[in-house]
Amino acid sequence: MKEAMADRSRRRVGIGDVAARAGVSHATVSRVMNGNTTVNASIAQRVQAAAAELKYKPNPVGRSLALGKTETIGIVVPDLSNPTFQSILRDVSIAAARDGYRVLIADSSEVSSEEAILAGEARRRCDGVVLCAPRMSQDELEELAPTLHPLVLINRTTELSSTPSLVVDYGHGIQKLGAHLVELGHRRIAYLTGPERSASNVQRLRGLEKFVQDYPEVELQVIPGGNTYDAGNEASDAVASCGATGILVFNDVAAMGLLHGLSERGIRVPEDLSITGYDDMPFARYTMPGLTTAAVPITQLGSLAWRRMREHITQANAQSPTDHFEPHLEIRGSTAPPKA
Amino acid sequence: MKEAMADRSRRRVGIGDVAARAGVSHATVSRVMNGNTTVNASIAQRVQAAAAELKYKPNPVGRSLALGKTETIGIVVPDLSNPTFQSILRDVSIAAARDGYRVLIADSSEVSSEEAILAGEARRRCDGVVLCAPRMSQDELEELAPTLHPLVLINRTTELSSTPSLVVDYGHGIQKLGAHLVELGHRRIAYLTGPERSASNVQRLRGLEKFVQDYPEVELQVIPGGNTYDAGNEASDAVASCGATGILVFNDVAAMGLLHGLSERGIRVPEDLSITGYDDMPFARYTMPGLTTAAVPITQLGSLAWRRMREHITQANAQSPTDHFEPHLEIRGSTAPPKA
DNA sequence: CGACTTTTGGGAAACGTTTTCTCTCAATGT
DNA sequence: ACATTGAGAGAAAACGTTTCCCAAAAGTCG
Repeated sequence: MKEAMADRSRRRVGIGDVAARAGVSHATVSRVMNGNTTVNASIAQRVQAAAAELKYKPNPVGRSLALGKTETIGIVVPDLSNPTFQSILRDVSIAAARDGYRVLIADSSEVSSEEAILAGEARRRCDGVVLCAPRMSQDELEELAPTLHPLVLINRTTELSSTPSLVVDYGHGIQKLGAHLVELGHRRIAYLTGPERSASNVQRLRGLEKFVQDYPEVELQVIPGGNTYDAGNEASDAVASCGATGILVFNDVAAMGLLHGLSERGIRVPEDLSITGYDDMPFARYTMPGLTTAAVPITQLGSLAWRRMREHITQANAQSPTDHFEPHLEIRGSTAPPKA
Repeated sequence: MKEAMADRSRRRVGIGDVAARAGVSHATVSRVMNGNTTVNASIAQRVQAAAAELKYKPNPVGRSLALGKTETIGIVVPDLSNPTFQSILRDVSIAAARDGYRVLIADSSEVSSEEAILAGEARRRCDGVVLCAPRMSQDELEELAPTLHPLVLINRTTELSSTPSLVVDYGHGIQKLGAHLVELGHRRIAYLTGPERSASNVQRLRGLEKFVQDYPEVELQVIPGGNTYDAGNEASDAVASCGATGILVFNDVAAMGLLHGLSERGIRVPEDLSITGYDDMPFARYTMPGLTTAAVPITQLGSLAWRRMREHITQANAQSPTDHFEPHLEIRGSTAPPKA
């Protein structure tokens, strides 16, 4: 009760205020706030009471400074309007929240040169960073990775054995979709690409190379596309005139745009043309017709990403093999045997 | 160069390291790092060089402690899987990033009792909080608001004149949609609701009360729905059998689910039934048929939210009138005159 | 050339915690 | 009765910055 009145003007109540109120030292207050048992029960109670009366809550930044950790992780994504990254963000966020961690977001707006900067900044404020499908080159990534250490990569890998990676096997998934079309009888197939800098796009292209080796009878062409509704829609003419009977689209979003464009042009799906998407986004079953797609188990991915992050935060030298996620076919109404 | 070698073992380089390297004091280093001009050019250069060689970057948490600000804002949303909140999050995030601020996210998972806690936590770590469509009661909100001070509310308002609010006039928007149906000749209309706790749902209901007053000839019924694809889809039977010729759906997401369900039941849109959505989400023009909807200017909303936040962060006693956003009709293929 | 400003940069306090030391005091054992 | 231990609480250092306050050096003016 020494000088508690003096700093009534002070903005926020600090540990000192409750110490004064309870007639103990800063140290003791800190101890009871952290559940340290080496403090006399009656004093502890007095401190609790004082804290409650003053509505004292420890200042996290003071705490972070002393503890050297922020209980926050950063996540950097190329584009927050992309449903895939939205899902990942969400799943990582709720997994982290379950363990009392928060997430700080950074959107690089698909400009790869921003990624390193954002990631570095995020790392300095957070206990770790998850780098989501970075667009930067492999060299840049290799250089950046060690500086970020508690780092988990999604859809990219690195030489560094200390950074866990979670990769979806996009190549394999698109092979499955292609095989599905072949089984239905399609021989002329086109791939409508995603963004050029996207690693998952090149994985699909790789998978398709393998695909044409396995099925030499198919004739595959590649049409430039994108990963947005508009991009899919705008590709309608190119798709309509390409002569293929089955179209593998980069993802469900572009596929939905394409579906609409085709319908406007009087092309029926799946009667005239079979379409596949990718990712099995929530809306994929509700397009018309429902999209045949490759489902990637995205909620597992988010929570596993957090699990790996936590391992590396708690034990500095944890090692993780890279985790693989296998997409599985989800067959719906947008694919059928070709016309004739 | 005194004892620079001594702490090679130290983890991260601090201001002291570069001070030692440049042969100046902490204070001077701090000054040059912050672009303070009161330091001799040659010394400044020496410090810059030392900082560069050591790759020194100021520790943000030390900085935050000294400065009393984190250059971070928190945003709490009821559900990150909801496209509306995803958009807001994204737009706020990029607006804030332009001014060098970051955003910390918190997802309350639609449980209203979590909101106050999450918001309080976020506020302690951040310079301000944006509370997005909180589900809590008005009383709780009034009580919470003053404790969060740099606070901006989205889709809710408060008595407190110091907290800016951004509200979309959902009531007015749905009246416009209803009027559109009436003009087309519809008399029996149904509203497929959103989540009960959603303030924007009750605003729509209020708007509809007004709507039936303005158009006494219409017969309006209310059907319980939701804000997800699945909820819309599951309402298909109820909608099909309700006898209405025009359906106002809570939002585009549910409307898309409904569209699919109706199609499966052989009900044609808009020939047999007119459907409207709400929000003009990116995919709304690509459903089949394209959704007539009420567009809310969501990117303006996000950036204005940030602008208001910035005002209140920089000037403690800023006042803002609440900002209103007027949805406008976006007429597409899902509405047409009723059959007979 | 001396007194009086103005730069300029260092020392130390401040931000709000946690934690290591250290000290006191009581209890226990011999 | 005395030394030894142990528990419990306070003082102070630490975390990494910024900034206030001074002192010294340098410049200005009469």
